[in-house]
Amino acid sequence: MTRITLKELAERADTSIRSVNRALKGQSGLNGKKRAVILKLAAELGYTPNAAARNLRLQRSNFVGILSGNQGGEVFLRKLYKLVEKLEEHGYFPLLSLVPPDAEQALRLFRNWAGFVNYAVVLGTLKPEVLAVFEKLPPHFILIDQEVPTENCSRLLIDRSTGIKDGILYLARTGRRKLARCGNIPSRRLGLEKAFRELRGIRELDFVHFEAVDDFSDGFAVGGELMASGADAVFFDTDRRALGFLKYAWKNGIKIPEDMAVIGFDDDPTDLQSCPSLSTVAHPIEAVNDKIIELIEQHTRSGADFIFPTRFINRESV
Amino acid sequence: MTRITLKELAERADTSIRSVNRALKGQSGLNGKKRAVILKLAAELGYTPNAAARNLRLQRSNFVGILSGNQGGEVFLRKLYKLVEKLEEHGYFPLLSLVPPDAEQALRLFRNWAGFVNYAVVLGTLKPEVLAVFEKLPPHFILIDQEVPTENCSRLLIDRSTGIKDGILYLARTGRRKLARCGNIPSRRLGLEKAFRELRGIRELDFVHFEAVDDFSDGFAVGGELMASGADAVFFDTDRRALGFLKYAWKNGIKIPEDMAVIGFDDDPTDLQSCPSLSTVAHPIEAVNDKIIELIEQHTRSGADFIFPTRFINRESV
DNA sequence: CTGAAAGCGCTAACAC
DNA sequence: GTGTTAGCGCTTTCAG
Repeated sequence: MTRITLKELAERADTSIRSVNRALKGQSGLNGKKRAVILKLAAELGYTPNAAARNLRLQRSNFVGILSGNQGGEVFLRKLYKLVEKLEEHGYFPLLSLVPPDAEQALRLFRNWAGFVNYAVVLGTLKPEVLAVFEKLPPHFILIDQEVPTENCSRLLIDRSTGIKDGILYLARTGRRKLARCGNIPSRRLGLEKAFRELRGIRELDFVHFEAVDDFSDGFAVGGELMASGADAVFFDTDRRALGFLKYAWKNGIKIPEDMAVIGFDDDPTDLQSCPSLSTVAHPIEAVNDKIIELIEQHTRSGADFIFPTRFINRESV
Repeated sequence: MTRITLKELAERADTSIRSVNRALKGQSGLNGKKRAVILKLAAELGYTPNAAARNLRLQRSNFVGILSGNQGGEVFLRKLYKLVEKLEEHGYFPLLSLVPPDAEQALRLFRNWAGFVNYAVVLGTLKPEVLAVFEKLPPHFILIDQEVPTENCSRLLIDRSTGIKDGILYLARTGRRKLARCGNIPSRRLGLEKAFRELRGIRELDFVHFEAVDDFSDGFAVGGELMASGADAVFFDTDRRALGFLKYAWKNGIKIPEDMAVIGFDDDPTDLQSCPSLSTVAHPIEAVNDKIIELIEQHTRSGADFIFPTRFINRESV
């Protein structure tokens, strides 16, 4: 991996490092002819500046860490992908890692990233132990959708209730009487409770709750109970779970949405493939990513929180 | 982002940089007591070595570039995820980027990665123009599943025919007479042709071909034609396409697999969710990832090709 | 055992 | 308009 350096370029152009540097950076104070020669030479030799040297010198970099969780499967990966796209658009280069499982791994990771990474975006859920490590580490951490309050880290929070509220409102308007919820994800419970509070006195529905742990198969398994509960609408904590129920309905001749209105959560791309296609609540991915860029470009380490609303997407299942 | 350096550690421990370095690296030739003092101090102050300086000095790094394509959606992202996991297990840190759309972007990317990245794994399809750039760039490129032959880059190729052959064999054994294929992905055509060649004289099926471009909706749209074609089995170039047809079948009362046996390609996780669950051909992701690690650790830039077989996974749709 | 010092490639302040 | 040079933090050779 031998590579052309500034020094070599200077020698070949029979000039100084500084002049080469000027030419390459397009800085003023250089004879136009000399500039042209240098630029031509650099292009011919395929000069690429050494990023390690540059970062060392400047004490900063345009590398941004991304810590991606492994829960949520496809949805997670979709968010990741969008984020990478956005970062690259703005000239940042993502270093990717899985969310460290413990404090030791977290330290190990940032030892390896030290000197490269001034900003790290965390897409997964952190253990408190790991969060405590992050709060003390040099990079500015941008935590997406992290429940636990932090010091010294920015949090971008997603308000589940807005989209859920719109969904419930739609259910009530279209004559549904009893809503079931299936799942045990705290953020969904909170969102649902908040939505119910805001709808109190305006539109009211009966409510029943079912536990669920595994995603797809629990959605399938809960089918019998759910149909027996008298509910005519159901909110699943995840789209995968809802899709599981859709499969149950398909196997058992239950008509969706006639017999049961179904709303999921995540806006999983496979929602469009299901039979019928799944109505859901979508994350504000774009808005969150825009904010991430804003925080990075702002160059200050704030510990502030920012909240983004979700929205209801109505397809065929309600 | 002020950070403890070796020098500072040396001053505080009232010794030299070299001794601190020895202590931290666990090298011999250092008084045990002094070693203990240094180690304690380093832990207290949270010393993290500067990776930029280290890379500059050593002229190498444990950063590995990943260029991820954006075609194939979820399947792509799944592969990416597995690869990251594997790299981290082996102490490498991935720099993630989308596959550059043109030569200019490719150069821009590697200008930014220069000095960090000695190995780059390419998960997407490259334009010849971009490939030509890569062949001349310093890093060792490991191309996954790249049709075009290259010089100076390693290629890990996936043999589509093995899994497809097993699938067709199964279809023939279970009494199917006429196979349709739906799609226009060259790699699948090649795989199918090879499978047919190998089965010649042993098991033979009639064959009919349908074009398809878009994934899910084309699978749905082709339903009518497909049913009218007299085929009793169908191979879709992608699982998404097959899932589209499954939706068509569901809407039109077609029984799967009784009326039509369906095989997809990709082993998409959502295959398990479909009604019925989709039989498919799976990529050898594990084997490919193991090879990537092997190539990286080998430290030689070879231009060799390696071939990995796919396998047939039989679920409910055949 | 311990330490001084060169030098990786780059940037930019500071001469001339 | 042009060139010299210090120094970012680290590794490692070489001399004490």
